[in-house]
Amino acid sequence: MGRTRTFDVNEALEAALGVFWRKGYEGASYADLVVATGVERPALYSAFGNKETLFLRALERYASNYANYVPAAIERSTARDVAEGVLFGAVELSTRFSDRTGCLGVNGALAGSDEAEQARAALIAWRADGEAALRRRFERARSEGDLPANSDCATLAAYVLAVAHGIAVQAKAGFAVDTLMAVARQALEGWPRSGNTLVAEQRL
Amino acid sequence: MGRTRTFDVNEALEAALGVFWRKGYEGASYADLVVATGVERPALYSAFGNKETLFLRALERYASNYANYVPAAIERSTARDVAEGVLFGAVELSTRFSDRTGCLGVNGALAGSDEAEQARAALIAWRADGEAALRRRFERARSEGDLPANSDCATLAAYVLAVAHGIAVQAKAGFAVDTLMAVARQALEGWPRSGNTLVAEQRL
DNA sequence: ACCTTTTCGTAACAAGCGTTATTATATCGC
DNA sequence: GCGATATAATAACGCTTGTTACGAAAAGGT
Repeated sequence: MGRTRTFDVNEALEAALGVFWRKGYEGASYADLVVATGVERPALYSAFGNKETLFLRALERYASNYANYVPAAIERSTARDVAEGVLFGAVELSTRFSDRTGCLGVNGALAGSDEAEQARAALIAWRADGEAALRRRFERARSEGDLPANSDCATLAAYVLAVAHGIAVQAKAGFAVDTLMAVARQALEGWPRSGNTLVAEQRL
Repeated sequence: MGRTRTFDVNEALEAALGVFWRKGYEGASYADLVVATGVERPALYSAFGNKETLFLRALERYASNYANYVPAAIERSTARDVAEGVLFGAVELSTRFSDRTGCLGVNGALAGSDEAEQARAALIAWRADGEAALRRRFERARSEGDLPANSDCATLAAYVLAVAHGIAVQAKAGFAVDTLMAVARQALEGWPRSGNTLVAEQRL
């Protein structure tokens, strides 16, 4: 019983996600959120709690609806394809919407006042989760001979995500898709070759 | 004539720089700046103008006193050494101070409200300057045969700085120096080899 | 020793922030 | 239709933001 909600909670969350994506946690004001969602302040509070919990829910949604290219890449069959999937996915997502470039996971709260500390911590933890999943995938590849036996999988995971983050920073600065795709391809140039094939290179 | 200043302008600017470095442009409040500099608000205004001009002066100082590892790297003798100098320099600076990790050029204003737009634009322009200088250096290397004739120097410059930015993001998340150094080394694995030497690789 | 000039520090400004009381409105069970 | 319940929107809350009047204090020139 009671009055029924006049707005769709998921639509409102999606709109709020967009604001956080563009302006970050602290840069997004409730005035912005009200305009973007079309929902008045008290309704946002009753539906999502305070700003921090709203941001966390937006991050959840971002992880499952936008940053899902990472788990998708992890399911690819070779470590190199995984790395490629992450990098190309980062380029694609970071440039998909011209009004919210870059990555919410990076834009959200890189630096800020003390009040943004919990949001920052949540983003750091989320990025660390992705990195751990990537590292485990590379470790599996190493055990399967898909990566050289002496590969440093933690470094490879950190490297791939570092490039992805750098791409997100550059996308936020307005870099073109083509430029960033070239960066991603360059990043794959030094990818370790599997140890059980004979490779001979020669350049003039 | 007139009363003499009781604080050192450069010391105050240095302290303000530290606050911007840690909290970014919008995250740094005048309350923070007053505490860090030991200078009251009106004195900061009379010495530096408003918050935006204070930030721009802090960025200038950052460029010349901290981010000078980039022009230093550019003076190295080979393109690979240049890339190494930028990447290792980014790691070193991003982890030099435990209370202000990462890079002011990235932390300063990646995302934010509309009021941070000019600070964002200044940071973007500054990073673009560094990238252009790096690209020109690589073009010189290419013309000297230090890089292959078909090298895409714009991509190489964007790539090196993308990794540097990604390293800065990870440093801000608390990554250890050793981890980031390993990332930087991995980033150099695919660096193009000079075209006038015969290279033969063989792995078992 | 005064007068001018510059800086200092307190205190205030309007505007914006995140958050919430409060009242009105719409829906459901009976 | 009536009472119970949940949401709607207006309006305000206290606090912080960046910025600035204002009067007190200190320095130099004549």
